[in-house]
Amino acid sequence: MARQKKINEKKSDDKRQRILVGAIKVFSTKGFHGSKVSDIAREAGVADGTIYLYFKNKDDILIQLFDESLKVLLNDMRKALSEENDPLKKIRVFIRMHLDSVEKYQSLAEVMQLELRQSSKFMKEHTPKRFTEYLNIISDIIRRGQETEIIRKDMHPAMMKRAIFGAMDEIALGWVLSKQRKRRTYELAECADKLADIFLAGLTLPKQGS
Amino acid sequence: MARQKKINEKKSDDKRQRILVGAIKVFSTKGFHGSKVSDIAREAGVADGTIYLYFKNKDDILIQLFDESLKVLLNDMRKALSEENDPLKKIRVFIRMHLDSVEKYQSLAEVMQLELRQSSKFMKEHTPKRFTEYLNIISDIIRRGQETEIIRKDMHPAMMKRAIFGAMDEIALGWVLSKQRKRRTYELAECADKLADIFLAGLTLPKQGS
Amino acid sequence: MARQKKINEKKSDDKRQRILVGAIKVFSTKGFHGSKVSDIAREAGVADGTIYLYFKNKDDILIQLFDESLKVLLNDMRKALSEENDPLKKIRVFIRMHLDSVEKYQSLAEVMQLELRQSSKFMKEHTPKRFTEYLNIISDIIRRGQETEIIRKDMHPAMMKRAIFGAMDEIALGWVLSKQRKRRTYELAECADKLADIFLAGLTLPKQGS
Amino acid sequence: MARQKKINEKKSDDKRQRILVGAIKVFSTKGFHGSKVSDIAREAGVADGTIYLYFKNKDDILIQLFDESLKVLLNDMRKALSEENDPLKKIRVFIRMHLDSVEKYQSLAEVMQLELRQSSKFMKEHTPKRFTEYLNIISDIIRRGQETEIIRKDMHPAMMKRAIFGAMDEIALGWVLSKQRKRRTYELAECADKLADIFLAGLTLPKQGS
DNA sequence: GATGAATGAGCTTTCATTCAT
DNA sequence: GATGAATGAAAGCTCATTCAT
Repeated sequence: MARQKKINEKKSDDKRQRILVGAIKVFSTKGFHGSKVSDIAREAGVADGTIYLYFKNKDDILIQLFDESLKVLLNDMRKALSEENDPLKKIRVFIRMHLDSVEKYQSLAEVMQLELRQSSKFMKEHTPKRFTEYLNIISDIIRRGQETEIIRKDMHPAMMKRAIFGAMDEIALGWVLSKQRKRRTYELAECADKLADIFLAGLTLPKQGS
Repeated sequence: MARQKKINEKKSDDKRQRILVGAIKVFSTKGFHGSKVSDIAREAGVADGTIYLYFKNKDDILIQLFDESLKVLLNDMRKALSEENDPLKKIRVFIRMHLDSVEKYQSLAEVMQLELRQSSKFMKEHTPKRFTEYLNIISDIIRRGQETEIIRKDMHPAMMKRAIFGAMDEIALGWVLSKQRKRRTYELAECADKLADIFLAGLTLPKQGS
Repeated sequence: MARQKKINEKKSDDKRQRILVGAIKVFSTKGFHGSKVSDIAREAGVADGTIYLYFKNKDDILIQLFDESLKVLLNDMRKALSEENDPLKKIRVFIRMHLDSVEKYQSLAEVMQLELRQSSKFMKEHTPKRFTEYLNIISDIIRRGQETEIIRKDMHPAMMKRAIFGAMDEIALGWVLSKQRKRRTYELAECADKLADIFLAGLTLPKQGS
Repeated sequence: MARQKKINEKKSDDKRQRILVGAIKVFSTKGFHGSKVSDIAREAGVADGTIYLYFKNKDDILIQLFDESLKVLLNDMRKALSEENDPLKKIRVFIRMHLDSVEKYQSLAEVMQLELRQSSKFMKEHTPKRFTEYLNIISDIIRRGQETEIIRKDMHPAMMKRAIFGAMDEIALGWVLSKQRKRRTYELAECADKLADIFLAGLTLPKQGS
């Protein structure tokens, strides 16, 4: 019976997966509001109703898509960070890895950048736990750095996590849009290092020129 | 002068204004997609149809709201910046002023942060000229600073404008959300200075420890 | 004062006329339902509201247009018919004149053929008196012809007026449509005579071959 | 056989049929423009949205209703005509059958007579193939008759098909309207024969008295 | 579990008509 | 009489979601 169940799980998981993959394609092509549930169903090769066996509603597809992606990213990120001890180096790794992922999963990134916020309930009611976790990796690093006197203590970690994420995110948005407009002015890999330079300089040195 | 102004103020402009003000209130309460055109009409004290004398459609209300607000902000910003010569100081002024505005026009900021991107056509087809202008203020300052050897030359202005704006924007978003959840961890005024510290340190000093 | 009034009447009649002429143009271009009252107003060079000083509503424009045209046609028709005594010749004159008018006032005829029936109240509630009058010219001729033993007595005049009018009307419709499609298979002038041949043969001879 | 039929009858076809029947009733009562889609849905016992599974839009209901009816009429007509060889007799059969159908399907005829042309796209863009076919039956008969020297060769078949159809159609209209006004002056069955007399006399004899 | 036909609430937008000026 | 800004009722259509099979 256990075996039976496992087989079924696999089957269903396959459907769930196909729906998510279909959703990425459809959302990135038509946008969230422009996509019909039946579009996703067709793309995934399932019936409309089937989607509701795996997802609560249309919003939920986007949310789970986001969550799922973050799960992978969180894993990768934690593994990569565990190989580094220096808080400053960790920050550099974080930034580099985040922007690498954007480049690697372009369609997905487009959806995240452009469509995610269109899910009405997303930002307000449902800031997903995992997103908070993801941001908190940054604040944790900073807090650790402050404890070991490596990072300026007057920088509020909750503020810094947003500053760093916001900078990356907006750069990623610019990159995604510039791709759609076929005019690209900067490459993400290069940005990652420069951006890390900026923040590391700012976080370590209490001196400023103005 | 008051009289002069009154003459210039067409009756129609009054209605248009009332609709925009009503829209801010309604959007910030119910969200863009949750707001019906008739809600805005009621709030503004006009008939549904009247809205379509001044706006092409519901999206257009949001877009014009954004545009209008940016017009004011751009003006104020330019005036403030013209009193400063040092590129570094200009950046500090920019950041401070931006976050001050968020604090000053909370409802409007909420709409900008949470609802603007939900207008399907906004980010993709209609990145408004004025928004580009606004961002370009930053890149112009940086370019000037690079010419006068005050700012690191290896920092791409197009990237930096997004990094700075993104950091501010995400901090503002966190602030807006924390207000809605009634848990506030940082104040914007303080953030502005810290954030400026970070970027100025990063933009001036090519040295970094890792 | 009488003179004063006459001048005013002229002025107003001019406006009324301009509205009617504008309506012909607009209706024949966009169709009745596709035409906005404001389109007609613009075409006529008057304000929207002005139209309601001369017409009860949009339907009324079409109805009066129809009525007005019929008034002219009725006049012309009666004059032409009065010069003829023979009922059979009168019928020939009637058919010829009707189709001539269609050719002469093409835009108007298009409106009559294609748009008139779209006025919801037209066919049902408001078969205009003058239209009845117009049709009755035919039945009167027939009745007269029957009294003078020239026309078969077993042909119901009420039926014949519709048969003759329907034949003419459908031929006109075909002609109007063929013009719009730029493929014309027959000319109206020729039709008129052939059609008269048909009906005169049928009305005079009780014999038939099958 | 009954069972066979039941199997062939898809559930969907049943719904489609109910909508069409409901539409006849609603259109003939309230007129095309006076009917709301939801009226038809209620009459058919389906949801509003269901209608859009079977019809493109409101216009399409009318068009398909027309087309469907013509399909039946065309079939019956062709069968009836195939039993007749003489072109003149065929014409008589055609007229009789057409007017019989009007009498038999009164509600449907009312819709055809009064509402069909109100579908904005009907007459202009979408003269249905089948209607052309229907009219062409007449012109074909005439052409055949001309080839066998039974019918006058100077009568343009394209004109005659419209003349005959127009006469029938207008007589039918008068009959439908007279029913609504409860004053009936002629019966269709009688008209059919008289009308055939007229046209046959006119088509066979080139002699006329005026 | 899977299906997809059916549902029906919901909303933007149009435009004939009015009426204060 | 003339204007045209303002009105607001009215309805077609979409599409996320359900549920009988």
